[in-house]
Amino acid sequence: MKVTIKDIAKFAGVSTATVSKVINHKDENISQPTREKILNIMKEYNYIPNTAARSLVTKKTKTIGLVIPDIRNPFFHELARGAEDKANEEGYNIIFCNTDDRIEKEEKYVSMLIEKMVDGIIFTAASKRMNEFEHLRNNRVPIILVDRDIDLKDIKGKITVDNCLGAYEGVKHLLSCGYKNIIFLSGPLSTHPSIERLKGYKRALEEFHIPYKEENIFEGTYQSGWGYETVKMLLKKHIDFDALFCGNDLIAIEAVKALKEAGIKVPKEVGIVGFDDIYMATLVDPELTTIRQPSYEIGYSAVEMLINILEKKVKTKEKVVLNTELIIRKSTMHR
Amino acid sequence: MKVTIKDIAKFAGVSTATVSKVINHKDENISQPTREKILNIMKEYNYIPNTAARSLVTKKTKTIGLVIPDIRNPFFHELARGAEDKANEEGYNIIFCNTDDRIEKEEKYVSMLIEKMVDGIIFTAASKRMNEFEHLRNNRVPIILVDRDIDLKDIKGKITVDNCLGAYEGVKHLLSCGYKNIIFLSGPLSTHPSIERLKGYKRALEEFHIPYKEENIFEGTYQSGWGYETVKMLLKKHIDFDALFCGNDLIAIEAVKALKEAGIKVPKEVGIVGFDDIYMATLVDPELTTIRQPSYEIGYSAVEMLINILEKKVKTKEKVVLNTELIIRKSTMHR
DNA sequence: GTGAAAGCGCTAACAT
DNA sequence: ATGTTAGCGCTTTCAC
Repeated sequence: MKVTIKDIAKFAGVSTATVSKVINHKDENISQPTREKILNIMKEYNYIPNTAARSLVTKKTKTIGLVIPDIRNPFFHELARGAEDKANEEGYNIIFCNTDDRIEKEEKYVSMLIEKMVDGIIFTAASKRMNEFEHLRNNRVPIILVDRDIDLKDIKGKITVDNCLGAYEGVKHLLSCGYKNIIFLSGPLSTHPSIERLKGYKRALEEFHIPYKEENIFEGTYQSGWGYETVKMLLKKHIDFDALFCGNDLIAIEAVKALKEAGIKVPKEVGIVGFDDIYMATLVDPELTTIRQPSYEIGYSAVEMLINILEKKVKTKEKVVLNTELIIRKSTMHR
Repeated sequence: MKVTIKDIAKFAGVSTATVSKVINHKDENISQPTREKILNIMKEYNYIPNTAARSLVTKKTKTIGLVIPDIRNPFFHELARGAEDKANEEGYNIIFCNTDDRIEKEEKYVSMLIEKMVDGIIFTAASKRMNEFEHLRNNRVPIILVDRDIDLKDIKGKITVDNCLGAYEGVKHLLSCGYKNIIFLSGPLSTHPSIERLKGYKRALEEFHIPYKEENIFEGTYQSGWGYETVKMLLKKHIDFDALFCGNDLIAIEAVKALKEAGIKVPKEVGIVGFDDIYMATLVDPELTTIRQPSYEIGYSAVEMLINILEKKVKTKEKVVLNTELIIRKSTMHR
């Protein structure tokens, strides 16, 4: 039999109210002997309070929903770990959900999370269509947007990165190195960060007075395999380029592989810049020049922001933009 | 104001019992008009049932705890994704927890999960010391062990892989290729899979009549950096070897890097076998020969097994051992 | 310093 | 075919 607060109260010879007070550390007015007796009995009977019952009255669950495209994506598992670490520090748990950027899954998950009465949601939204989100209507669950900056009502905060600036710096670096014909192997352009990165790409070209060519943009996916196949195709079609600006490090790593297989030297013949700075960027040959994103910090800060809102400790800014950083390694060189 | 079942009942002019029945599809005895009226009103008012209240009476939460060392480890995020996919299929959610293989964190998390009344826990336990797990005493939450096969009472199931056999095949492959002096760059030997892999390593040596040497075993961690540093050290100390059997692919990839930097050719001078077959194994140069583990399936099957137990649909085996597979690529060669 | 009691939103016998 | 009612285990106000 599960032991409840009633049992503890009975064994301790006090009321459940008193036990409840010591459980929740609202025990300023409880005498030391009583407190101790209760604590001992709780330990003795291995008492574990029932959160569902508590939540029913407090309207708080101490759990947070994390809705991301795919935990297997290095960017997102770093983010997830950052979020979980902060949540754990504050006594919260995290329910994670993989949407694969599909709206139906997003809707289903958000609505499940609201049913479960999560205290808040950290959300990477697939696209702008989110505005039609029915479930958010009568709902008071605060949502923090991460990674993608989308206009969605009822959003309580946003944590992003300046993707445009990051991309701009990456492409500018390529240009300064002397690469001239830069292909952008982009992630899905339905997605906010990719759009911003494209802007940054254009801005850098402009600054260097290099005409922008639509045919240098290839829209792909963050699924494994796309980068490799695309570069193979480029080569086969004899499309001309001397540099690749990649939507993420995975694409970049795959690009390097395809190039190497074709006997093309990186960075001598083709320069490559990735995005994210995942751990692997450092382990491939040549080590990847990339735009670092503070993925762990994004998750960590998002939970921090959420908890600040929930516990009203501090007034928080509703929008935080973290910095990207150009990390120059061996896949680019001055020439 | 949040709308409750009472409100719906009132607006529909029926009792809460009736509403409850249609919510839970126990509505065989509800007339079609009533059912429809209720459904419409629920939609109209955007009614979302409160799971805490429901859980309090049903003792079920439709949520599962997932306790793993670190979501950033490729093996575990594949596993996590498999678990989440299956959970989602069945209408469950997953709370994930990172223990970093630390017992205190394991205990804290398990106890949080029990408080939250999760229906079950998928657990990668750090070590045998788990036997002293206090919190499991008065507890009826079913636990499925994954990855590590530990004797822990109250375990309802186990999903593992034959690490001994996997390692045996890997080392045997090395031996058959003609490599003779194989160093084992092991993960933490406090951990079940590492111990088993060591056994497999020994068994293969034995079969080839090669004496086992303790000094060929290096115990490390799965933290990034260890493999690289260790190989650097091996080289510096002029320790002799012509093959490396690695505790996981990360170690193997780092080893390749260290070797390359020293101008040592893989697989010509040194053969390398990894473990796990993470996606990156295929992207490094040379592509990694490795022992594949079905990490996604482990997670998926674990949730499947758990739900079978919870919903008593099928009698399940209490222990499942999935297969490893030797994947021969380019980091080993016959010579 | 401690307790009585109401109620959180829902489900599930049991009635009707 | 539908309603009545008694909890589930806890917190919280108010009274003592």
